[in-house]
Parts: sequence; structure tokens; C-alpha cells
Amino acid sequence: MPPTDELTIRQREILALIEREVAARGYPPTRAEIASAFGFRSANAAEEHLRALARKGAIALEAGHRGIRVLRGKGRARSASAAREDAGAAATLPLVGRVAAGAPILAEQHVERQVAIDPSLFAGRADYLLRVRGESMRDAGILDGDLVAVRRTPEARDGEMVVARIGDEATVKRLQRRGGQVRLLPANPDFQPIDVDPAGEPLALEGVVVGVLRTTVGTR
Amino acid sequence: MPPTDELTIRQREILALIEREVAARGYPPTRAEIASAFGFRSANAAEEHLRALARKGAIALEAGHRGIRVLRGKGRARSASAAREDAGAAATLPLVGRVAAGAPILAEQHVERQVAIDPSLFAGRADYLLRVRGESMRDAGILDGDLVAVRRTPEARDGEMVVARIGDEATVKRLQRRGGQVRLLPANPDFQPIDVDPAGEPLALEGVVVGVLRTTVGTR
DNA sequence: CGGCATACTGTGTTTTTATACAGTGGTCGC
DNA sequence: GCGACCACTGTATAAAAACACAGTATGCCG
Repeated sequence: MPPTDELTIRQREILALIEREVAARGYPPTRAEIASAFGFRSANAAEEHLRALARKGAIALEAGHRGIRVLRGKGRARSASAAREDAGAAATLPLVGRVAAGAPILAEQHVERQVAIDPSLFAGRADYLLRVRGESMRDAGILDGDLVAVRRTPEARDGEMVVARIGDEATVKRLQRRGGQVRLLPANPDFQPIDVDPAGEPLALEGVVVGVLRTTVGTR
Repeated sequence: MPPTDELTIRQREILALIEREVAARGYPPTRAEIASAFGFRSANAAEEHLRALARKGAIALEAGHRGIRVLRGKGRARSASAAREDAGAAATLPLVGRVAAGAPILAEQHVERQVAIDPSLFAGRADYLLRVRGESMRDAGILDGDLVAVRRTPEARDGEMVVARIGDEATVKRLQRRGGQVRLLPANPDFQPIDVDPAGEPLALEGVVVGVLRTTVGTR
């Protein structure tokens, strides 16, 4: 089955509604709102349409409330952000260097430069680049000095590689959720996993890693 | 009190964040997301900033989750799209997939797509991207499916990572020159070095590797 | 000095939302 | 006339999110 499926009439209507709502209000509708807009008596009807749209690549469903992202505006009018997304050409991502105490990761003083890079490389989902220090993710193919492309989101699933902040330092690790416990796993036997203390300092998830970029100088 | 009040610095920062999130994702952040973006430990800090912004007419707060509507975008000096605008003409590199028998590596049938990428990342010295198959360079942080940025040159020094062609297949290996002998070394103990037979088929050096690019999907 | 605004922490409580599960009926292809 | 999708209804539940209240610290204005 091709990744780009034809949408049914109903699905196009749903997609068009989402686009209209985003354009008009600045945020997507909930399942209940979609259902009531179409007169469905069950929000589940909307849920299933959304899944179909996601399966066919028209939207992306992200964890959390109203986590609908329009990928291909086929429904009707194209939203500004959708148009921007596939303008392709000249998108830039901020390159974040070392992250200092307290300040948010995208604070201006952290941004070293803007790097022009095709956003579609990372499925349009990268928000910034972060320079990685150390060898803790060596076996996942992330070496000292590499840049990781990060998508900003506080949501991450088990097994995903994440940028987490523990106290002052931002760190890249693989997320392990087991029951209620959260663990940050390095990809290098020389390093220890970090157990996140649910009582102490909470885990600040800065985003998930969606790509890696390395510039090789000489023989490194 | 006039309906249009001056915003504080913090309030402008919050507004800027909201605008960025809406532009990037298509929906506004939650209180918790705002708090975590700024390092607040309490979502209530975000709540109060939002109320202040609403009181001053910069945003409207609507009932329901993520009901933030931006009314006056005062938050940011430069929007992401504005930054994108003046990034100027990003150069594109051809992405070469599998390289087939005989034909030159940049032959049209090999070029999968053009990828916009800041040429200065690779010191302006990359000519194309090549998709790497297999695990032979694993310990050099190059995994199956990664793209390597390649500079076209027949010259390469001892120890440099090169794209070489042996018969049909293009391969990425580390170059070892010892005396008059040339060897291609994998970076994975499971693979054997390749001795280049000076009498037989000559080594075709397609270029040197100047970068690596990986797009991580899910948990790979 | 007192009052007020900003900028937070910390701890709830109540809604809203997403999402799972169990069904029904229609249509199309074979 | 059976299996597959599509398009729904209806119920239930857990988690996310909004939002209220009680505090603390700091700076500014008069």
C-alpha cells in the first residue's frame, strides 16, 4: 500500500474542517468538536476519521490534547503553516550550543547560529539543533560534537531518544518507561543509566531526537 | 487603564513562545508546556502570565484546552519565518541512493531527490549525499540508512573516510595507505578490510566523506 | 513604611479530552 | 453471501489540562 492514499469524501471534509479551525482560531478542534460540527453523536466517529487521515499521511496525531498537525492540506484552503512547511527551500533551524543553568533551551544566548536545512529531511518536525557533548550515546551512532535535530515536545514514548534536562545540563538519552518509573539509558556500557527520581527534581523533557548531523573534519 | 497596556519583558517572552509554537505545530502550548519551556516549576506561573496577557489584550483566553488565541503579535522581534526568509538561497545537494553497475555516481537515475542544506555546515565542500547501506562503518558512527555528505575528489589522505567504487558497488571505508599498498578499512570488527589489488581493477575514489546525516524515525 | 504589581512555588479539584472497546448497518468486490 | 472497509452509535476510563487558592520574595511608588 502506498504511503499516500486517496482520501474519502468524508475524510476530505474532516481535513478541511481542521484546516479551517486552525486558520480561524489558531488551534485544532477536539474530537468532540469535530463530531458536533458534523452532527456525529459519538466522538469516536471523529477519532476514527482522524486515524484514517493519519494513516494516509494527511495529518500527524501527536500525544496530548488537540495534537493534530496538518501535513498535507488536501482538504481545501491551505493553512499558513502548512504552506510554510512545504515551501521547502530555505527553512532554518537554530543551533543551540551548551545549555546553561536554568534558562530555557531556546533562550537567545544559547543560539549559536541559524542553519539552513531542508525541514522535510526530518519530516518537518525538527525545531532546533543541539550540539552533543560526550560519548554516552556512542553506540547509537551519536559521537562527541555531533548535532542532533530535536523536535520540541514534552511527550515521548518508551524507547525514544530524548533531550532531557536534569538540573543545569541538557542530556541526550534513550527514554525507558517501566510502570511509573522513568529511566534515561545511555548507549554506551561505560555510562550508567539515570533513574529519574519521581519525588525529587522532575524530568524536564526538552524534546525528542529526530535526526543526527555530523561534520567530519579530517580523519576523526 | 487603557485597554492596550505595555507588556513586561517576561510577558513578551511568553507571547513570543506562544507564537512560535502556533507557527511550528499548529496549536498553542498548554500551561504546563509554557512552564517547562521557561523552567517554571508551577504551571500556575504560566496561568498568571496568560491572564496578564489577556487582560492587556495581547491574547484571548477561550474555554477549553489550549484555548489561546493570539490577538496582537508583539512578542517577537523576528519570527521563525522571517529568519527563514533571509537565510537566502540555501544550496541543494543531490541525494544519491543505490549506485548501480557501471554508471557514474551522479548519473541522473541515481539521484533520488535534491536536499536543501546549508553548504557551510560541511565547510562548503560537500558535493552530494549518499545513502549508506550496511553496518560496516558502525563504530565510526555511520549506521545503516545514514546519509553521508561527500566531496568529490580523487585525492585522499591516509586515514580519511572515502567513498570508493569497487566494481559495481560504492562503499564507504577508511583509507589506509601503507607504502605503495592501499587498504579499505571498515569500522566494525565483523567486517574484513579490503586490500586493493594494484594489478587488477584499480581503486576508483569517488570522494571523501565530509559529514553524516541521519533521520531518526521512532526508536531506531 | 505600606500598598501594590510582578513573578514565582506548591497543592489541590474539576473538566475536558483522548482513546479503548463493543456494537450496528451499508456498500463493494468476488 | 462472505469478508473488507467505511461510517457511525454508545459507554467507559485514564490522563491531561485548566484553574482555584494559599503562600513567598522583590521592587517600585508615594
